[in-house]
Amino acid sequence: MARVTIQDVARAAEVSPSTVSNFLNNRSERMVAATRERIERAIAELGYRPNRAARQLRNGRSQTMGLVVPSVGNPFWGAFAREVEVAALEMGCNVLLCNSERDPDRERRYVEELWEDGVRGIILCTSLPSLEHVGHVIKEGLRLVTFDRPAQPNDPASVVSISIDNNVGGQIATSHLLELGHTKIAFVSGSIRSVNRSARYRGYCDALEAAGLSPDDMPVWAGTDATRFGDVEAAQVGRNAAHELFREGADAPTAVVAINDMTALGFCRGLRDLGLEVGVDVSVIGFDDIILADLYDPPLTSVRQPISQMAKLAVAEAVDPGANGSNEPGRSVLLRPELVVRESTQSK
Amino acid sequence: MARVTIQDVARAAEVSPSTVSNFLNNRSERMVAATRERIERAIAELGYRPNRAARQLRNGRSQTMGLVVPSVGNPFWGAFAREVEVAALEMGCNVLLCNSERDPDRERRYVEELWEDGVRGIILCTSLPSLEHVGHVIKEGLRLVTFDRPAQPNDPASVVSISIDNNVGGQIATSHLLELGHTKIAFVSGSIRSVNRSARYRGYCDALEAAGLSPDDMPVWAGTDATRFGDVEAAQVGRNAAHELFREGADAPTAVVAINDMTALGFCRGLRDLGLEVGVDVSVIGFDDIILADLYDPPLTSVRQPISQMAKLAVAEAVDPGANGSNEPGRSVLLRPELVVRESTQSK
DNA sequence: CTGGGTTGGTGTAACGATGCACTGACTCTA
DNA sequence: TAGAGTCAGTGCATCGTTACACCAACCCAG
Repeated sequence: MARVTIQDVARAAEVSPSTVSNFLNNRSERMVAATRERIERAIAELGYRPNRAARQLRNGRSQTMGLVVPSVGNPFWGAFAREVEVAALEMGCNVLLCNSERDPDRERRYVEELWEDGVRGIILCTSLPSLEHVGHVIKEGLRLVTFDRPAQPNDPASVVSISIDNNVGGQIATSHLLELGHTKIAFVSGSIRSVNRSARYRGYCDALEAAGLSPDDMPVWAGTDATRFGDVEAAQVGRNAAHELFREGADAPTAVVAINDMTALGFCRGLRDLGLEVGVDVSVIGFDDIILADLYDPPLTSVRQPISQMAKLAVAEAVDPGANGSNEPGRSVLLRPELVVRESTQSK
Repeated sequence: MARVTIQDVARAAEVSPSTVSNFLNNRSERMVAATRERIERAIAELGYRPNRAARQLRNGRSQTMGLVVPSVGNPFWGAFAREVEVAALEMGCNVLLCNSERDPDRERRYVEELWEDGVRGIILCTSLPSLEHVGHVIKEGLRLVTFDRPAQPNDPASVVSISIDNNVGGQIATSHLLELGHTKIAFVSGSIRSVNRSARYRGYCDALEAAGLSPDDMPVWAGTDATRFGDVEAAQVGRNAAHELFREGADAPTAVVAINDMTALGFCRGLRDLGLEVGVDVSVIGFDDIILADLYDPPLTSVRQPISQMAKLAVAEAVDPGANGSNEPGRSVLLRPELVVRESTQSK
């Protein structure tokens, strides 16, 4: 390897290592221009790059942040991870990516490992109602940002949450279907009890009630506990749901709100299995507006999350809290989702 | 933070730090059982975890490996990244994930950074014909594994390549369409000159010629250099291609081989824009067999890559070369792709 | 009962960067 | 010109772990 160290630079520039270190750490006001130039030249000539391990050992923290998503195999999380990387790069930070598969134990292990690895902060994409599984790490000083999970009453005070307003999202989706004349609207999700699932469901109920309909009359499909599907298999949830809701003799809906686009696409696939036509026979709306929503046949109506903006916010909080202007901790940012109407929803 | 160090453990176990270190590094044969147990107990009681930065500073390398993909926003790469993580975890390794967006300069910067970060090895998903942009790092000792890019004549000797046989893949896809009776078969890809694009195209030509047809008579769409699309926008390439190939007066094909599934799905979308029906009016086949291929309407015929197996192989080479039995470097592994027939391809 | 070998450890100097406390040389001001 | 103050830069201990070189105690053959 023959690493170039700060000592080599110091020797080449005829100064002490301390001075080079001062230069590297933006304390160059404390030296004359000529010295600064000598150091700059030496660094360039030798191709010096600071050793991160040494820096981290000294400083305690590294220039890396952690990102824990359910699974990058799911296009929504893949797209989000990409946005996070872009934002982190702008702040001079690397991203360590982990897939939790929504397993609380894996979430905990990853968060612990990342913390021990000396990351600056962690964006945790979880939907667990409680954060107690990572509570001890937060107590030790970890900057945790939750994404896709609004703040909950029992959260540790320092946690920042970035999320869309899922309640509003649920309402937007449902209202759209109501406006198209649907009155039998199903709600389809996986079996995992998640914060945002609850909120979207509540929004769905609110919209129905506002229209004078009772949620109790609606078919709600929430998978079975026996078979837990991960995010990659979200589509399978939707497909199964379609088969169930439209089996013979069932009280079939004319429209469906799916918990996310993958589930929605799976539901569409399920409808097709049964010879039903999406949009014509049954309207389907999803969440997230993944890239495939627009590609699908028919293109899928969806509730869009502004992931680029959310990623920027989340990264800023994770690596440098307070950079957003306000530096009170424990903030919960709820962004407004946006309805994107395509052809999978049509008037009844 | 109040870190527990190896010194604390040593004190608690009434041994020297060296002995604890020996224990931690599997040199426990050199100590009596009672000592071993005291150390084990002390570690457990204090909740000691070794400091990675210090270890890395001492040893030079860390327990992390790098993965550079074009973009996790593309479902194929997302799925692959997930498989890599699973495989790495089994080997006790973390994964540092980067998106190159197929930009050679970003590839180089990431590889350099990862190397300086002390990763054990890197899986680089590139399709550039030459590896000279990262050649200097390889010379310094980096273990590089390329994925989705078979070995090229000028590659440094130590590089290992894991890939499917794209030539065979191109043949399989094309033969399938020929068997269905198609004789006007287009080839659609982006404009990026890549190794596997060439190989797939060659396979396509080979299959046509074997059937007595001339590739010169076929419409080949390779985007325009003016607009370079990344992997996320692969779908846009396909959509544009459909619009072009089926514009009025064009010599339209009855079947299409697309360079990958995202492009294929985009192509399907383009056909739909034009009022054409996938499978019925035009048969479409893609590559990769991403999860959405099966979900699409109609389900997409595709050439599957065994990504799970490939990920395992690649990780093994990156973190512990020679673990696969053979320890000669510079190997090129070509796996056989598999045709998955669905409804997007039908007889003419 | 000496001398060589084995067993079960320990002391210590790194790895590379950092930042506090310090100094020597100047420059003012009174 | 003494004394204080600034400027530009340096020395050194430190972060936690590792591995080499070393050592003390014991055993046994000759």
